[in-house]
Amino acid sequence: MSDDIEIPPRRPLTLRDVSVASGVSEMTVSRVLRNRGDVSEATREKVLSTAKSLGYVPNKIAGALASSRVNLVAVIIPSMSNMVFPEVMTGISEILDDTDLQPVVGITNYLPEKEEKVLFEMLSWRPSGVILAGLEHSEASVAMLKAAGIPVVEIMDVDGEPVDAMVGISHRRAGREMARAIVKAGYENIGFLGTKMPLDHRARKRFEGFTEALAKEGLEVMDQEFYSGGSALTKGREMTQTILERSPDLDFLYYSNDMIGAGGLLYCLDNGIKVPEQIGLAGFNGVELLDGLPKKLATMDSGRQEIGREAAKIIVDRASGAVDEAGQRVELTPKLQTGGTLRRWR
Amino acid sequence: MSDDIEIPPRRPLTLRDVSVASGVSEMTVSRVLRNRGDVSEATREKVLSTAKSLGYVPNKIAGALASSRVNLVAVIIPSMSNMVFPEVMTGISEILDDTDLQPVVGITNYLPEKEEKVLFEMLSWRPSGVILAGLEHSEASVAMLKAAGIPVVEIMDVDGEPVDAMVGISHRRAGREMARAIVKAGYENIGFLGTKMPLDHRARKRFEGFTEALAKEGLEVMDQEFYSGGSALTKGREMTQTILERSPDLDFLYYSNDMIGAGGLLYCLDNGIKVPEQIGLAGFNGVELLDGLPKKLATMDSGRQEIGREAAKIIVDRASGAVDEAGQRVELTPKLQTGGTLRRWR
DNA sequence: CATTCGCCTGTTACCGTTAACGTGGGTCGC
DNA sequence: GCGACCCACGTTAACGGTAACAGGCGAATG
Repeated sequence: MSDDIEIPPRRPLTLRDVSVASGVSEMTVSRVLRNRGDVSEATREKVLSTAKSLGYVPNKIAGALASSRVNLVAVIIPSMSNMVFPEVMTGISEILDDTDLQPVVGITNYLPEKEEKVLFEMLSWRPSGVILAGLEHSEASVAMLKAAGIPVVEIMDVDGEPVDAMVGISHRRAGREMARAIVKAGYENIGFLGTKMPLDHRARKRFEGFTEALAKEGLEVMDQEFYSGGSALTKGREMTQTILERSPDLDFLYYSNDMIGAGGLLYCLDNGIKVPEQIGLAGFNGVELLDGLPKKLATMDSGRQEIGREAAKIIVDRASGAVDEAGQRVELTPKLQTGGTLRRWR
Repeated sequence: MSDDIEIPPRRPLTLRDVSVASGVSEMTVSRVLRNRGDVSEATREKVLSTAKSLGYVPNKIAGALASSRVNLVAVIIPSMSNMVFPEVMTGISEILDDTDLQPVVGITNYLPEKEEKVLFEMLSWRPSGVILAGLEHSEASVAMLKAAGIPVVEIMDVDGEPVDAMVGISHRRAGREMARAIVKAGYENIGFLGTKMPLDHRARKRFEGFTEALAKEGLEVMDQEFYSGGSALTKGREMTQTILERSPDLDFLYYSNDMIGAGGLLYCLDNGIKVPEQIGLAGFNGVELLDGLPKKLATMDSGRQEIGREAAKIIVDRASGAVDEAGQRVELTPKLQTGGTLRRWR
């Protein structure tokens, strides 16, 4: 059947179409649609209504080229399945929603080469700013960021030197504080369970801070166990079983994230291991998702939404021209949540 | 200190800069960088090396305007915290990674007006295709989609009429099948727990299919409980407690998603309720995240990654021009997973 | 009443890249 | 030795908007 009534325009509509249909110049249409400059109420309404009835959708590509203004903020993160990053995104969106800026997400899978590729791709759209996770990037990535001439905010971590601005927590400090809390609670035989990823710099820094603080107390990590891939909850169970069978003396398990920690918690409960008396547990991140487990896991809130908000604010301020100087630094304080898996005192 | 050695170019580099630096025309540089047309090996290398040393990043905005080709695929989904959608994204990325297409995500928060806004925003970048969740959209949205003249794939659901192509499962059927499985297992006093969202059409359709199939067996839903917001695990616990206190006779609870189902499971286990003997439980989605709970929740796998993959394939085929016709329809079959919370036979 | 001013609208010149076509010089065939 | 042809590269004109400037016109001013 080729007798459709509406002939869908082969060529998408342009300003010209709207201008012809409403009897004014393209420039005036442009002004109306962007709410810029003076236009009489009469023509404004006329233009608006014809634009709407035509179903005109402006071409941002042309607009961006002409004005060299792009309302996009590149957000580059390692993964979307970690829950941490969706929460960061929430914080970012919260701030950007009140502006005309828009986040565009790129995923690196924790791979520096992928990061470089994604960054290149993003920068080629000439965004108004970049938010990216972590402080360690390939040389080429750093060069691109510097050359881009736009605000760059590195997030999550503050243990290092940023290209421009940074917002995050000190993971070394988070590790240290957790170690102190554990020691203070009287645990002595401490095991560590984490990801195998050598490229997870933040987990590494936490671990470094952790061992450092333990060392100050004359303690050290007695056993370790690593994993990669798979369902984190299941992995947590399995690793916990493995490490406890190998080192039955352990009285505390420090997990590099809450998901595997929760798996460990479930394992202990299933096997009649008393938490936190017999064995204490702690994770990292403070993901809300896990509220509702039989016991609340001790953890350290990394303030993900807050990080997202602060980073977005910096971009907004700089992109709007309200703030001129670069290199903002915001360090948030990770908050210890004792939960129910860390005993209060010995 | 203002004696930096490199003077960061105030104006970002253009093809012209590269062309001047390498002594060929802009056109030749363009050809080299896009691997298009004939260029001698010698000049190719020369151009490539100067482009690299200059740190040139092409301007896709100008490129897209000139070629009217944009390698972006708009993906519009309700939320990122539902786990379902990150998994769909994974499927999409898997396919697009092998092409030069790139996904760009927009979030609607289940709000039709927001969807309309996001869609408008996305279309103004003239993407090569659109993937969006659900079959119900505002009139204006549908109009925009039709007028855009690009492939559109509506995903998740097949109970309705798509604008163009669609990929998903029948939620009515999923509800019916779950109802039959429950009845077959001998449960009779069935409760339903779900979200309050009137705009979650897919949950609604599942519920409709569910009650319809129950009705055929002469049964009906005895009690219902709804929630909104908050940590799903916790909500699942609370709702389960509430509904069981109100209707102690219930012997089966059907949850509209796995997260609240898991909360319910944990509640039952904590309170010595025998699952699946005393009370049976089932959720929906089959999220891997929850493997590792004390018992595996009965659920129905909605094949999220598969949906993402199929949708992306349609876009790729159409955008590449390999396939010409529109209106593809792919219905996937939800797979029942009995888990450990649905007894096998009475 | 002429002048000035402000409001509204139009004109012109790009923005940085690519499509389409043009061209010089070398190779080949006869 | 000359036309045909191809390869490698250059030239020109868009692509669809916006910035910046240039009026026209009516009202206010002196």
